[in-house]
Amino acid sequence: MNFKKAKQNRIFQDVVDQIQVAILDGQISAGERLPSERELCEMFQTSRGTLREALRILEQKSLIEIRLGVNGGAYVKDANAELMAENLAMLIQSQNISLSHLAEFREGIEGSVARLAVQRASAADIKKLDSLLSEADGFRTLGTGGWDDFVRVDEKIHTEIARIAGNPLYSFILHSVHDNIHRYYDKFLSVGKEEMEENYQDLCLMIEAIRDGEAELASSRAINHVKRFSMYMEHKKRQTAAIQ
Amino acid sequence: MNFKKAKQNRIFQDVVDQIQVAILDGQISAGERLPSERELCEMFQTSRGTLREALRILEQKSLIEIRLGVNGGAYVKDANAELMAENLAMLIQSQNISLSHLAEFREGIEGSVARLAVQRASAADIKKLDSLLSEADGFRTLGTGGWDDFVRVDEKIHTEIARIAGNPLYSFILHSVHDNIHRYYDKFLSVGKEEMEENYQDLCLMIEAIRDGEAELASSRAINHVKRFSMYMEHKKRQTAAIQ
DNA sequence: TTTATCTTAAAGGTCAAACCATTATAATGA
DNA sequence: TCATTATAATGGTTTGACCTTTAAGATAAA
Repeated sequence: MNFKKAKQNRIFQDVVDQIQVAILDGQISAGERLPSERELCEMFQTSRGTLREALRILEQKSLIEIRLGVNGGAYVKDANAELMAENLAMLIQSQNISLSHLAEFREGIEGSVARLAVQRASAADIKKLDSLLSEADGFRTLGTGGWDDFVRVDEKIHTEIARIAGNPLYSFILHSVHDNIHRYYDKFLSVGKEEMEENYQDLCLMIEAIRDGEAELASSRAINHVKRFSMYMEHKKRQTAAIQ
Repeated sequence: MNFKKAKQNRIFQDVVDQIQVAILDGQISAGERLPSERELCEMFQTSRGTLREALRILEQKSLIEIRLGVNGGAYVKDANAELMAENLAMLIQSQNISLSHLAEFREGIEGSVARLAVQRASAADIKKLDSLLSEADGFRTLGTGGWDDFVRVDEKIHTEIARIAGNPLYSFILHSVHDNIHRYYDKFLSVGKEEMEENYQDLCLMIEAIRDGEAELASSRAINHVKRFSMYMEHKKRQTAAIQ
């Protein structure tokens, strides 16, 4: 048994439940608009204040998005990934989770993802990775000025590998982790040509292992790649701390 | 740059932010109570309706818990794990993530956790695992009647290994995954003496590998253990589906 | 004295009716 | 035709009242 405390009757909670079911069941699709607050009040036979409390909860759950003005109102959302990232962020803040914990976690995830991607990569998938790789190559040759773009493609490659792995859970979690690393640690990151070169070599080796169907090799190379990235950040972080 | 859309001024959002900062910064500790709604209204110079919208958001974020009656009010919470589980649940529902996806993800996590646990297990940790193992042994000999208890200890062992791994992120995520597996798939689960026996052997092998410091072996044994568990569930699920 | 019941007041939950702020669309004018 | 202005729909906020729940103190009975 794993019962939860039976909650008191709160009208707004009932409203939340009804709307949430409608959304998750697909009775209302993403992009569609709920009736206006005044109309919903009539439908649920409740006051506007109560209804608005319900809307706040649904908004916080990222199930709806409120827009202002004419044609404004509650629009049903589709992407639930940002919610995950938001929660992870709060967890990190409140539990004092360090950069090294986050990086270590990322290593584990990316290692697993690479292993799965090897098992499931099609010829088209490999082709896509190659094209991203050559894109990265282009930015690499630009020197330090291409760093931002290089990082963007780097992340795209990781995202793509997660997609190839074929398990949406990994995609979501990885997205959240990336999002949080950027949110809190981007400020530390800005490295030289040499590091970018190393990074690029890592990517090549990783994709090569995927192409060759070497699951364990791909996994360990992915982990090394992430490790190197984390090392840069730790290094920069220490430098920054030393200056202050 | 990764700026987000500058939000319109919504008073309740500002209230949320202020209170959230106070909580996450530790200015208010878990268990403590915020002032009453009427008092907060005065402090923030806002109406009660607006303030309540803010409280709904904080409640949804699991940062506070509202109690009724005298001495009621907004109490600061500590556990942020349940929130993670809640979100994962919504993700699973809305994105139609299958049991096999969930199981596969769990394999990856538990595999990584086992590897880390090997690196960081102290003598005391091993002792704790042994004691849990013998507890499981006790329930195993009870036959089918001990199944529920056995599963409980089984999960405790996994949780303990995650703790030993020393990265709170893994603990939280794993907790969320377990929670969701139970929430949606417990109904399928009820197996015989033979399966319990196999499961117990898995646990023994896994902990033995941790004791011996064999990281890769521990990892693969953890994965096998989870795989077997998932197999039972898939099997039962198919049986259940066939009957209907 | 101890126990059971009743009363009270603090605090959240709900309602109703205004009014303000924002914005897409339609009407108007150069 | 294009720029400006007016309009109305819709969310955001306020005020003040009343209902419901609940801990704790007051009262009465054993």
